[in-house]
Amino acid sequence: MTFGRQDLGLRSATVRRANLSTIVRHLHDRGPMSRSELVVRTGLTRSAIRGLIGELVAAGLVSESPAEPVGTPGRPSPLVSPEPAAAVVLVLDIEVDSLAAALIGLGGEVLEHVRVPRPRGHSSLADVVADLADLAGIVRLRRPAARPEIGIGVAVVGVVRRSDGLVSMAPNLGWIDQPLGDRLAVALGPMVPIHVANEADLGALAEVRRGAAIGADHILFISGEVGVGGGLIVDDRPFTGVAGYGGEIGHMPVNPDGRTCRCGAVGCWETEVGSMSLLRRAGRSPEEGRDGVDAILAEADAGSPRAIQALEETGRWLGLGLSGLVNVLNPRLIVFGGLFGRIHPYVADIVEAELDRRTLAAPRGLVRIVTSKLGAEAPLHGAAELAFEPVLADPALWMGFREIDAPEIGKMALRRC
Amino acid sequence: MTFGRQDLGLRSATVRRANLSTIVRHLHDRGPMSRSELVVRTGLTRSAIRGLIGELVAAGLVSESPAEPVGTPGRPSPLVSPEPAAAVVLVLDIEVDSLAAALIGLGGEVLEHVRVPRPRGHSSLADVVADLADLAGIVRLRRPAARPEIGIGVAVVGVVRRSDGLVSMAPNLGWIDQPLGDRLAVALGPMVPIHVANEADLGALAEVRRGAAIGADHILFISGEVGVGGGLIVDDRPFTGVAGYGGEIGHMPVNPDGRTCRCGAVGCWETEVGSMSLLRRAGRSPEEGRDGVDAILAEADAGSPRAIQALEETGRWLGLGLSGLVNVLNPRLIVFGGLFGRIHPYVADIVEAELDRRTLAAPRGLVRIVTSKLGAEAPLHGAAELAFEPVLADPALWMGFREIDAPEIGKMALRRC
DNA sequence: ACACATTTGAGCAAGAGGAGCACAAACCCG
DNA sequence: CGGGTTTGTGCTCCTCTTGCTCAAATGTGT
Repeated sequence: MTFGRQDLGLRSATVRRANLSTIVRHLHDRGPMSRSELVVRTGLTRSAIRGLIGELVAAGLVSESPAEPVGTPGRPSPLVSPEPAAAVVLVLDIEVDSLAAALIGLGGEVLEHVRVPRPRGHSSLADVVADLADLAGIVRLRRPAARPEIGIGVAVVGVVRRSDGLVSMAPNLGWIDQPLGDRLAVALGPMVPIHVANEADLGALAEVRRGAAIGADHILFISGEVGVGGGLIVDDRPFTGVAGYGGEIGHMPVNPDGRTCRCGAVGCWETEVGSMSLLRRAGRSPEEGRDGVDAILAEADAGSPRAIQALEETGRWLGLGLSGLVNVLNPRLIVFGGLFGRIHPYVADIVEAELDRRTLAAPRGLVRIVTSKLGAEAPLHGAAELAFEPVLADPALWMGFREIDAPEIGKMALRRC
Repeated sequence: MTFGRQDLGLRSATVRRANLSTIVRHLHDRGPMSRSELVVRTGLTRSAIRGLIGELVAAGLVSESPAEPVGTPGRPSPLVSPEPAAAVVLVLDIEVDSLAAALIGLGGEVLEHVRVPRPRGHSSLADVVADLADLAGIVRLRRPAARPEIGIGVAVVGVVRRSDGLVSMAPNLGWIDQPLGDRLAVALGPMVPIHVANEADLGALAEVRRGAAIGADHILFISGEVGVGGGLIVDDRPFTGVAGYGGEIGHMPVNPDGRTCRCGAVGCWETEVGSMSLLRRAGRSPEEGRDGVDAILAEADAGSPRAIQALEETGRWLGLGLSGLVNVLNPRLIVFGGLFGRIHPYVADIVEAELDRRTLAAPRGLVRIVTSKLGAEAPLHGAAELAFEPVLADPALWMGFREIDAPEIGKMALRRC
């Protein structure tokens, strides 16, 4: 069942726009493919494809290479490739213990990339923005842009309002209601649209487009270090909630008798499955962070009962919380990122067993768990996808035809952000 | 941000189809409106609207009344109304303690309706199907159809696979893996498409289209009696999970030390907020059902401390579970249906207080709770919306033009059900 | 009562974009 | 080297929306 709501009427021009979008999106998502492959995938006729590709080539968004013989009978079809330099986005990533910046081209190619460690603990908004501006300066210097960037994407470990990039809460940074989006816009040049989003939401997007969940229509990405975040993709659409605040799975109440969470509530899931609880269970200081977790995994490899037990206990809580999410969301795939990606091999059996015990048979039978493929760089790729979205949704806007017409514009203004 | 994924190309005919759909949907959702109002709402030109309306009138799907003077200057615009008899759906509802059937016309008008009590407890699939067939016979007899029904919608208290109407689990009926959809198709005549869905999912749809949540873009409908179900609507699209199994919020684990649930797991939310726990807390037999709950409410009105305490305790667990859902889903509106609708006035303060304590500030600030408007008939209306969806999505198919073209058909087959 | 402004429907020509067909080009195979 | 196959090219046709002009129906002001 479709339920393709649309209040506004379509016009003829919309068709061309949508078809351009379809082609660019295919190339961006799945890489270079032959013209005839595009015909098959889009269902458009050869004539239509030809016209559209021609326009895209003229605008420089894609390029055609002269056709390579493939061994099958018939005239070979030229290869159409996205042109990375034609549309470049700047992406930034604010993680618990690192900051990163990158330039990513159309098609997802990482043109430049730099990541620096960040001291754990609180830092002011101004400091972080300054550091990010420096990183952005570095990657921009390394690769002077032929064309101006078409957008900026930012991933941050925190609860973010999509509309303006206000960080409502980021315990790892010590932030409450910090206007990250606005400050970054000033620091980086306010010329291009800037999109700020939660790191787990973007991780989910990245895994679906270029990672462990390619082609999956309905995935739950869970990612954690100290805190726990989740990202949901349904029908290839990020599920962000009404303001972008969705996906805070770390703050599901799972244990009324549990510990007090950083958010103030008691018994949140992240108090049982975050890195601190694992470290505590293994008899370590909760402040040891990532290195401490690695040490636990090494101990478990060596057969330490305490480490193994700590991992098992964490696995049980992991499975318990996941069972609730599976019952509520009925996803096809769960992708373990961050901390969970690292401990996955150690806790997989326990998690699956717990899911078997607690999840309804119907959704249980459909869901699989896999480890993140993009790892620590997932949010960066997701941020790129976010920043690319306007080009993918309407390539015509970036091809020189900036004509304006009424209903479509209204639609865009309504739905964008 | 749109993220309007579409793999397939559009063709010119799609535009007309989409525009017809837009118009019919507006009329179905919001009732009769003037032609000029349609111009404004759809953004289409007068010429386009004229042509489309003309076609719809010719096909009998809508009708035009001669224009009523409204007191403003200018030529008055004729009123366009959906024609209820032009498209009729049969809807069925299997509830804990009742069965219902109805005929509903385009625009949502209830043409016929009958509801009969159902003895609590288990009944065989065959019995229920036979009873429903009888009810369907009654409403069909009362109103001999001018045109054949365009679809059948079925709401059921249970976990349902959307694709074929298999009821994976329905504790109230004692069903496991019962092929409700197939059997109903046989019993009712297999000529029209039959759509089976969970009662809470359909309640959500109904409240959004015609109830307490009209116009809300992102709502969570929670409904319960013995069990607890949830329905989610995002951007006017029902969120059903990958197979329709989503929304089973009653089986989120909230209390590791709690009771064993009917699903076999321990500490599911419905063991704390279902009617049984309320009855138990009030010192009654958990089997008393709806009448027992009404008695508790009467006692609370009369000032009984035990009844009030029982309601408060239930309210606390209600708020606790909701806080998790709000953190994960970030909805704009929560609609209380069924049991929760009835106890809402008694538990509202406690629930809100609990939400304040446990929900992240950002999503908390955006969410409101309201009581269901459609009450017990919500699932029936939702089932109608489900059954109407094909007509709304592509009125042309129901207007005599049954021409087939390749990519669109592929798309429909893919996405439908 | 009458002229005028305003809003809207009607009808028609124009423009845009995809579909479909015929033909040519490029490849494999024997 | 010729036949079969696949695909690009170029053209016309068809569909659908748009834009414009004119007419119709109403309220307003003198």
